[in-house]
Amino acid sequence: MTAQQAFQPIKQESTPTLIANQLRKFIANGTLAPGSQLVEMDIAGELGVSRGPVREAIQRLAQEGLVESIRNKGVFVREFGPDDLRDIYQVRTSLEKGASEILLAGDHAAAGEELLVCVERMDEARKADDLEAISEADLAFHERLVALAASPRLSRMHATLLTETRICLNRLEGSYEDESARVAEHRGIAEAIRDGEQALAMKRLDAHKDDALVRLVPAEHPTGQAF
Amino acid sequence: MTAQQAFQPIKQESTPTLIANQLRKFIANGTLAPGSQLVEMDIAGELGVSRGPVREAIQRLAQEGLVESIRNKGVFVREFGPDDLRDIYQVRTSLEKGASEILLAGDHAAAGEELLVCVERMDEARKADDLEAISEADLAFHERLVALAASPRLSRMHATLLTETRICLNRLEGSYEDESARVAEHRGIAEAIRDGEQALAMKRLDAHKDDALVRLVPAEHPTGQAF
DNA sequence: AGATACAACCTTGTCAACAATCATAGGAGA
DNA sequence: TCTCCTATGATTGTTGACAAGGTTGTATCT
Repeated sequence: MTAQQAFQPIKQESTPTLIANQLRKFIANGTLAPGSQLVEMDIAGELGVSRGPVREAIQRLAQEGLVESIRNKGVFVREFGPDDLRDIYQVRTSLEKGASEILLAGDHAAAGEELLVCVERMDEARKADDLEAISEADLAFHERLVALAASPRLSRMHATLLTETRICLNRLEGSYEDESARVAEHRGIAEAIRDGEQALAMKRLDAHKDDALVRLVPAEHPTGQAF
Repeated sequence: MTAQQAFQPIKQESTPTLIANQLRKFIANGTLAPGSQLVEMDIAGELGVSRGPVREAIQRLAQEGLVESIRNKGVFVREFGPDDLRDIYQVRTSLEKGASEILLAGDHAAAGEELLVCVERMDEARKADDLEAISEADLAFHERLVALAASPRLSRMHATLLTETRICLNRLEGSYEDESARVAEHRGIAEAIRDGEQALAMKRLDAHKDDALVRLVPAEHPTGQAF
């Protein structure tokens, strides 16, 4: 061991946390399909643990809204409808506006520059024609926007909505016809924040939300079709 | 049994739900003091149940942010500091602004009238010199504002913050020097919504938040003093 | 007196078993 | 054939016991 190396304190994650993280991933990527039941015994058997921590993990997901727990009946992966999608994006935008206001009240130039770095990453993914990376860079932009506000509650709530957003995006097909429009929208938001233009930032966040909803909500069945 | 009476379906609340509700109340009213440890065995003994459902109830409160769960060490009633109070009010205001925008985009006149009913209740409590009722009517106004937006996620998130707000208010002494100013602030918000004045409503919600923080955050220790 | 090691105690984390609930299938009776 | 009742199976909800981790107290050594 040299002077530059040192042992690091061990931080062991709890079993329910590890299980919840796996379940969250499987729900988001569709391995656990909408409407399907999460059976404690089955999951416990596959993971080689008892039902207790599985139960705990599942209850966490229920509280996050990713699954629906019905007493004495079971736990089911939640299905989303167009109303859910609207709600998710609506509330996300409220939180992102709140974060933007905090940034605008502080060093908005530095915040804007940092968000523009996220936009560049998004642009690189666009140039590489990597749709999955674009989508993830898109969400990373929003996550960073809220994280920069340094508000624990905003970040926690926003994280829940981002998970739900990922689930919806994985289940739907919508995308931008031209990915450079997507990049431009994010750049517009970052620039408004950098330049301290509050009203413009708010307006662009709203427009970004409206644009996403037009793309994602199936036009022929605006109130139907769970996914 | 007459024609107007009928048996109602029985909806049995789960044991963890009942326990969590009790614990939430005791945390809010100070029976369970900030920093104190929630011991599963003790609570289970007092309630005459096993540790399992107590554990589940406690994990719910942890996810709501009312208690802090440290692996292998225990669960402690969360202490709040001035930063927490600012965060709570900041995020609440973001959610309330989001709700207001939804109301303003719909039948804002009806929504405003309904909020004014809440204001009248608050005024009645002021006339009765009942400080506790004023405080509860105040929170009821905000709850109603968000409920009227009919956004499940807004309501769920806002409810968590209202619980936290109650806890902070119970632990702090601040109040309005003149309760009629408090009533007037709420009336101002309701009227702006009723009249469809978005910018004014946003401005008034911000001012309401700033006013509350001035009253509640101890001026001599803006960054200290957990409660 | 201070530091170290070990034992005891308290509490959390997990496990396996039993109790309770719900849904389904099969059999009996009208 | 249809309806009702009972049994069975699957799963959830809870319990009590054991395993694991952390803290405190006591004894011993320097």
